[in-house]
Amino acid sequence: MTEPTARAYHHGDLRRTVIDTAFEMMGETGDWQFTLREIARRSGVSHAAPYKHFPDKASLLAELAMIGFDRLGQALTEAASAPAVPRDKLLPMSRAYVDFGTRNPALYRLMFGAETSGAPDVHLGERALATFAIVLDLLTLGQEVGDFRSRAVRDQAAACWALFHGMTLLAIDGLLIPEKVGANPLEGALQVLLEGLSRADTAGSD
Amino acid sequence: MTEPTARAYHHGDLRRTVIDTAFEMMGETGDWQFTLREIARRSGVSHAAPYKHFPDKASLLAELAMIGFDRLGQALTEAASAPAVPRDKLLPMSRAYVDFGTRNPALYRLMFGAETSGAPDVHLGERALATFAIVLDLLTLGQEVGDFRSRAVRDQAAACWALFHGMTLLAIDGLLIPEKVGANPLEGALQVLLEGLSRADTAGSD
DNA sequence: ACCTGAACACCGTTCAAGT
DNA sequence: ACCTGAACACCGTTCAAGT
Repeated sequence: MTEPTARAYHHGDLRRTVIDTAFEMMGETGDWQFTLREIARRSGVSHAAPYKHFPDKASLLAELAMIGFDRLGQALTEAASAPAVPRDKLLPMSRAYVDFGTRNPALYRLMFGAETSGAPDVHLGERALATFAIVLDLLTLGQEVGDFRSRAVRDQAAACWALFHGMTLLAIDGLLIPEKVGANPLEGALQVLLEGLSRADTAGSD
Repeated sequence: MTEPTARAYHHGDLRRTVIDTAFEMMGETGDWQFTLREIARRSGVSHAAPYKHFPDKASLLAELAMIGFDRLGQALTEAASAPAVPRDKLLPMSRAYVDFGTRNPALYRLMFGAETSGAPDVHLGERALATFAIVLDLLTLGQEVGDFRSRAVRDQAAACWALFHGMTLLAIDGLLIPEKVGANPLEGALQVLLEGLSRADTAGSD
């Protein structure tokens, strides 16, 4: 009864419980239509209790999105850490990006959804841009080393990010149907992008 | 009192009125959080009336999304109709795509949102893929004429669509901040893509 | 055929009290 | 400091009636 960590559930760590439950329900339904009341129910507290930790549902969603950006950034830097040269980092990073999205469709959508994009939270925008920064850094390094064509890095980064983002969402939406789009649109599109980034003399053979 | 077209409002064309009002409210709020009851209110009918024309809110949303895909397809073919050669068509088409999205942010998000993607309506998927088909046709033609590099057209089309989609959504979300991403990420990213599509000998100078 | 009014179950959110 | 119970306003959706 005197242990501080014990029975941290129905008492104490409600905030974390709410967040965990929210993730759980997003995984179940594929969206963030979950209700705060249901979260309270599952957490074994009254429906008013969560309001002691989050002013409203929107701010809970914002919190989830921020966690999402952190996780995405982590996945990207991890994927890019192994290969030695920038050119070899790009593909794994791309795959890690799309993977993250398709594995967490609801979370990924939420991260870029209207509900959070207009949020007063400046953090959100900052964290989203941190993703961009990771790609930017890789490309900058790649140009220095001579892996990539010389041109405005920010343009290249914008192209990469947009392509990742687009592929991920199309994949989540199930619009990349093999019969129409090819067996592996992911790899195909990345190849096209790589050809746009690579220096002419290092471009893949026809 | 006997005119058939007169006072087509509170009677008669409720279905169209509901759709129009929905578009109107999407434009106002930037999302599709509008309520059916409010639509009924604005249309001057009881809150139960819209249910005679749409089984539920989801099916109204699906209808809106389908209209959106039609309009997008129209905008794309229009933009590509003027230039003579495929290579000159791609850029205008790209701009038309992003333009459509940034001008109708709520609609564009809805078209690819979870609410409509999982819809039982097969039309939706079909119409979305029609967008892909337009890009595909352009690239096919471009390869035949020799404007674009020879490689799986579907991969190129996937890359294009993903890039358009991604740029559009990033733009809508306000994530393309000039200081971070460059003055004109749109054009920059498209340039990078074009370099990936163009044949080596026609590629722009460094 | 198309619309109305009342009714149901359920939310998000608030607030005065409880421990 | 943290949680509960009742209460408010508002939804989506249904249905028996109205015209």
